[in-house]
Amino acid sequence: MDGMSAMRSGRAPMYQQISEALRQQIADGTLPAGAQLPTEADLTERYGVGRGTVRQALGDLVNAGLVVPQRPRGYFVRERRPMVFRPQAEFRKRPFSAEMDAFVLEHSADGREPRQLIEVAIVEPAPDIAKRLQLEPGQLAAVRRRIRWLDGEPFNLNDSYFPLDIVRESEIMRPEDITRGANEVLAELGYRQVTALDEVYVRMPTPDEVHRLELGPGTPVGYHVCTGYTAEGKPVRVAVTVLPGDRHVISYERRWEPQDGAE
Amino acid sequence: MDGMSAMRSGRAPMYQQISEALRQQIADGTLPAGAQLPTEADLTERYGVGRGTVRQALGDLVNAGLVVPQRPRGYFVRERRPMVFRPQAEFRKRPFSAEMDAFVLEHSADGREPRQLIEVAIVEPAPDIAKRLQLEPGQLAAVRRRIRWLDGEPFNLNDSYFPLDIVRESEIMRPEDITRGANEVLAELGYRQVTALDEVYVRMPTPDEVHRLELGPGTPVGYHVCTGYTAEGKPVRVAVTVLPGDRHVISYERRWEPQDGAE
DNA sequence: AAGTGGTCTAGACCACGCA
DNA sequence: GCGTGGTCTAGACCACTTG
Repeated sequence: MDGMSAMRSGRAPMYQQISEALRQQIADGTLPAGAQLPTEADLTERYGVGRGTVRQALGDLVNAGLVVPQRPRGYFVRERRPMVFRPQAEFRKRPFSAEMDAFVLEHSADGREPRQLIEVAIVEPAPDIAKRLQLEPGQLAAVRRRIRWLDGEPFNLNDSYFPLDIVRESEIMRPEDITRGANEVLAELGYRQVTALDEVYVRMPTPDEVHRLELGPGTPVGYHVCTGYTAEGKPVRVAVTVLPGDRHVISYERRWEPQDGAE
Repeated sequence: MDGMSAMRSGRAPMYQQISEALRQQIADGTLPAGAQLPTEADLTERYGVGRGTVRQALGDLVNAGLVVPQRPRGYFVRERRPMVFRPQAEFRKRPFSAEMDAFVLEHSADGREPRQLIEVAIVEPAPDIAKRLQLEPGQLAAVRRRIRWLDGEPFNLNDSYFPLDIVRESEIMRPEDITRGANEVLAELGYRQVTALDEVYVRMPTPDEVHRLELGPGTPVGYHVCTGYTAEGKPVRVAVTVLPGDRHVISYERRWEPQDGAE
């Protein structure tokens, strides 16, 4: 018996034809967000293929983040409602334009219930962190690890690292919320940050992140690293935030600076 | 015959145990970037499981972006060397701190050969673009579509939209490189941008993006939308950039503004 | 109890690049 | 021609949730 009877029509593999057809229906609204897809059995019969082939097709959509399997109910079209993540919020309270205001408002946490868990530790930071803090190998850092929830769902991870020698015995070492902000505490300690370098990486999550953030399959994350510097150029804080792609928009605004000479 | 003989040891499915073991070896450097993994046949024998199970394990790693299958050579640990994508570059030539300079330099295109292909069209923009440009339904926009390569590899997609009525018959409509920048042309037309709103979304690519950017499986993209406004608050440009996660770091810098009152 | 997706097996043929 | 991964089949048992 041939293994590939149903595939010989076009040239694309059968499973791709199936996933493409479903993709189409999701794109054009035939299958709106939250709708249930046909079951594996349905598709197996409809296309006259083996179950493995159908599962491969559905797997494609799952890995593309379009569809979520909810055992044992079936496959459903994914819904997403990203929140605004605004790195600048910490140093500029209000957006400087009406458009920005409207944008933030549209994606706001209106009435959703925030919660967070803070944990403080002294660690030898990972090499990439140590490098940004300009620590020698073996030098220690304090880290405030936070998990933030919204309506009981994990929302993002935020780890802030500080050189241990400047925050030791300060308020930063206590695992409680600092209402006036950790940055203000740093400033009181004599290390006011005046500039920051932001980096955003886009990648798939680690299994640990999948677990802690309860990520569905096919959900990439933004990995945001912010390094804060004093006026003297000393790095005093590295904040690492892991942002699930299906729950965030990273957003910031810019203002053109006076042109100095030719562009 | 049982279907699951080999799985009954722990509680995690066999394929996860296999992928976890490989993940470990990648993480600790036993399998460095570029190294070849054991073949499917190797793993099938080593773990005493069916080929399907092994393929599921490897599929995990592929979808996590850690491994790339190179038929018919085998599976290899992925290499990545992200380039800096600096949205601010267009309006601030040089980073304002030495740290930033160093960072950009470290991820620079040193000696790699850039190339781009420009295409201009008049379109009815997608709803999200139309909304940002504040266009009425049916109003048209000009779009400059660019694909950029580096050393013959596609690097990113960049589509810039302009309200048609303000750029018609300007230089922007010609599919050639504009050395002094499209922003400068806009300014000459009387629409100088003074602020911009940046949004970054993180998601899996569409099949079209996979094709145009030659993305490997398990490669998420950053979707960067920049809306530029004139002093009067009129949006005059929307630039959409699709950035493969394995080839980019998005980066920008900030400067703390004078504190106004409490916070 | 029924029906869903999750895991696993065994075996088959194909397309492709390299020796 | 050989070995690689890519596709596909047919059949099995499991875990889970819902009626």
